[in-house]
Amino acid sequence: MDQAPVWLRRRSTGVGRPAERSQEEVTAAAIELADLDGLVAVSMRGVAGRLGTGAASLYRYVSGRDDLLDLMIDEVAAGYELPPPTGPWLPGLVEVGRQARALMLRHPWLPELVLTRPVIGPHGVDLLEHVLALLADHPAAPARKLEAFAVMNATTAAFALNELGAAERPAHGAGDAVRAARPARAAGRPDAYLAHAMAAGGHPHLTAALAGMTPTAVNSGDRFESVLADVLTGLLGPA
Amino acid sequence: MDQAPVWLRRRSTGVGRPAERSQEEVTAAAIELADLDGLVAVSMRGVAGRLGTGAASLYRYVSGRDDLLDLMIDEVAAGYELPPPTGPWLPGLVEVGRQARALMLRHPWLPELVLTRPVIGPHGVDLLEHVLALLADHPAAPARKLEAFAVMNATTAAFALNELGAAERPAHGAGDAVRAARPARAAGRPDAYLAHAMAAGGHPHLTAALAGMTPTAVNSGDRFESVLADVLTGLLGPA
DNA sequence: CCCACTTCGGGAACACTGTTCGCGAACACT
DNA sequence: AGTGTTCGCGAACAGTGTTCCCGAAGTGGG
Repeated sequence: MDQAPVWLRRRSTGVGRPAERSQEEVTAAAIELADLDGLVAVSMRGVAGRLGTGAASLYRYVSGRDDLLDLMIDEVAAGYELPPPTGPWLPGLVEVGRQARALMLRHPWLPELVLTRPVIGPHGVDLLEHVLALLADHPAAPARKLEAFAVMNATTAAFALNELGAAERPAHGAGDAVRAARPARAAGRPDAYLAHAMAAGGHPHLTAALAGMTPTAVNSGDRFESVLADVLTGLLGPA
Repeated sequence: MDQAPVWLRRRSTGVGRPAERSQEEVTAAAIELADLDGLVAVSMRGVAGRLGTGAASLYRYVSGRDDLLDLMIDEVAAGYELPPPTGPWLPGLVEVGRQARALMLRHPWLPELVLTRPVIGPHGVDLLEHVLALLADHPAAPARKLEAFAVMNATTAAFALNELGAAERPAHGAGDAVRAARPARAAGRPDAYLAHAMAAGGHPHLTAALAGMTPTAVNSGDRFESVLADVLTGLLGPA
């Protein structure tokens, strides 16, 4: 018998010794820690230390580290500012994606978490409801809409992850906070081998493609919105 | 100063005591272990035990657990059977996606890994080369093609992850191997809270959508190929 | 007022984890 | 036989998530 989801577990009755902290406080502390030093810093002892308590006490509010991570996801999802779902669906969905990307850049640990654990808490449900409201007049079958929601989330998270990874490469400067937040990986990872493969030859199209890349620092926010719009149009037809 | 990528590190010279194992053997053992009991089972001691050696010996072949995970990804990517890139690009790309999904269902730990670490080893480079070859005559800018490659990977992995998660839910039967391979998460996760949110009301579009879902067990392979084709068409224009 | 009863806090312990050190063994070459 | 270099790996270290269990801190009943 496994546990009920985190979000509908017993909340404190009036009886017994009153709790000195709350699940929200624990979640908030975990998020601060993750923003500061990355997901690896979110250890039970670490979070407890930041709250000035013992590690074992956390298990009064959270049934384990996994639960805490789920709570972190949904807590950040509270940051969406969802306007009333009016107007055509495409701009509405792109706006959702824009906000999602912003949240992920603000919390560099989020993409990895969202991609890995397909959980929906209260705020996630609100978000899904909003997306479905935007698509209310769309003729596609409900299953197609859910697929679109899933693909949209995956695309956004993957895009943000790449952006964050790219920010690690410059030697110093703006990427420092991000580098601190994702300390596990060495710098310059993804293409480290790419360069060697090109030099070794045998991959003509690859060399051609990389040579033809304009190193102009395009606004990656614009790129993202363009990609997302294209993907959604492909899935749900032209607006 | 961080390390050079795993794939171009010093291989054994003829001098000194000969190695009793190889990087390939270590990688293979790790993959077997992951196929059997999930990623959590891939611990240094675990892998070493399966090879009948001590844990510390592995560090002669691999510079750490992270390297090992990277090697696992690329080793599985050796399983692609890439036909000569002829014909229109859309079917070619969908075929690549088809194979990717098959590999991920055969190795349930792969999606999570691919989504989380954007690494490209030798076989990953070959795959990218193949995709670019398929798109050689396509007029899009190289950067757009790389974006399409990335989105394609993310979509495929996310789709496979959802499929694997869904396979956990039935009480018994075919999902057992998968359940063993991803033991960390409780069963029936993603929608566990969804049901409650619906019952509580306040999410009309959600309830409507879930009610309108046909529970027909559609061939999810077909669904995947359809989604992928739509996404790619959206990104790269109609074939 | 005191005594159940229930809940919370958290030190200590357990079973692990990844990783490093250092030493002895095993080979090739001179 | 000696030297240089590599490999194998037991032991140790610092850290992890989680459970036990006991004392503290409250509330409600007699």
